[in-house]
Amino acid sequence: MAEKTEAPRRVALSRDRVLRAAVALADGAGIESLSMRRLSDELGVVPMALYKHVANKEELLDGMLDVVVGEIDPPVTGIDWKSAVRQRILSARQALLRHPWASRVLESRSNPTPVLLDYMNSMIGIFRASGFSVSLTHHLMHAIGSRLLGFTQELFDDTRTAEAMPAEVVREMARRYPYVAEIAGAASHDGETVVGPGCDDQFEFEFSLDLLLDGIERLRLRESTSGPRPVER
Amino acid sequence: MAEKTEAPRRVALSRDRVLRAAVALADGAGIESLSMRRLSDELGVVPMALYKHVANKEELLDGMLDVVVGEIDPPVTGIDWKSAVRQRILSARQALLRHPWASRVLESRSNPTPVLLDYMNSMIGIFRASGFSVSLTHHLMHAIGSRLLGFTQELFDDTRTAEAMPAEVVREMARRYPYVAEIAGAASHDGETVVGPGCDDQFEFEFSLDLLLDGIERLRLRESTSGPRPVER
DNA sequence: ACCTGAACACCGTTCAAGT
DNA sequence: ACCTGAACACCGTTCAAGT
Repeated sequence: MAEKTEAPRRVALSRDRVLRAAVALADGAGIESLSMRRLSDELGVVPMALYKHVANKEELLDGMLDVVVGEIDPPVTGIDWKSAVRQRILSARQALLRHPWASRVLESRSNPTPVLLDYMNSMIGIFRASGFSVSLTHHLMHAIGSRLLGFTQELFDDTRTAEAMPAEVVREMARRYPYVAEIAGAASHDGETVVGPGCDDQFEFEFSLDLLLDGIERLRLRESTSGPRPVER
Repeated sequence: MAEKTEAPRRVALSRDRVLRAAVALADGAGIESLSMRRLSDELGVVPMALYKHVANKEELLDGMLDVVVGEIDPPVTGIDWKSAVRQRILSARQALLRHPWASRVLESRSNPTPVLLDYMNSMIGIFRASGFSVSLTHHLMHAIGSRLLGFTQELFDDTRTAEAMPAEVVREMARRYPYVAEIAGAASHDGETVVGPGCDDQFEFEFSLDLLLDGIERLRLRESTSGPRPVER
């Protein structure tokens, strides 16, 4: 008898294929569209089939993040710590930009996967190998925070805020929140309201990153020219 | 006839009462337990009754955040910008610590509420009133990022990671991720693995905040002693 | 032993029927 | 005009029945 022609002959499922399909689905349709049921549809299998390759949805999300972290370039060796850290973080940022859902999912995780631990470990290693003390390195890791993985938590998206708003609303906004409007690039003069272009995210990211790295460099110089700070713990 | 005694005589619902109950529920049972249905149960009303006070769940979450932001102290006036910013951010941190779900919910919001815009506006105002240029202030706001509201996105929680783990697992972790273990306070010597205390979050927060504020101060001094930087946009 | 359809215990929200 | 029970269109996951 003829087989069903709808799904002509499916390649056997595998954890890898499940994860790839999940990443593709989240990239294309958005993370809110990623459900076990929808994903199984996409793969032409019954929902329960997924549970042979991932224990539950949490593990699926962990696996998806591992795919993204896997796209980050390995650290360049033989250069100064600042360049090495900077380059790697900017590479991480590229990976995160390719998968806009990843930063939000990352934030929702409770325990790091081995892949993420490897990434953190090699990042910390750059500092330690350059002579940073354990405790200073610890503090730095907290200070760099989510930037380590190439993203910053923006409190709100100021790039496209004003675009879709009627001029009247923009004017009212500028009146109630003059400083916000100024920063957002909405210059108000002669009663006329002009909405400037959204800001350059890449520039802002590098500005902030360099502000931190410069501060860190200063701390390292201080640490290496004097004893440990009294504040050490 | 006797009334039902289960819910003796409910106070009329109001937006305020709905929001307070939602905050209390999220505080007590966790944000994952907050559903429209569960919340209506808690208030002794039918789920649909909530929809007269909030348009949908998104608006409920926005309202809950407004409650939290409302707990942040107003800015202290008459002191230098650095102290003013520092104090306000530390006050925001206290509010966020009282409502552990708030930072995560905040990150999921797409558009800021008027209450949040007011907060941002007054924060920006501190910088502008102290002579920071519009563009430098813009960059700073990006650099301070989520710290403005008193939290940092921790990539993973290193305070309680090692506590619940069997000694064997800790030892294996220390072998595979030596730098991470070092930072996490797990010192390995003589084959013995000792797990140190979790780090002091308040110290780490202030360390990072001061690293940024010191960097910002240096930028301001540079800005005020020379013309605008070539990199301005 | 393996696979999976149906079911369970939930969601947020719509809507028509009831008062 | 107001209110709300039932329904809709979903979830993630369990489990027992089928092969």
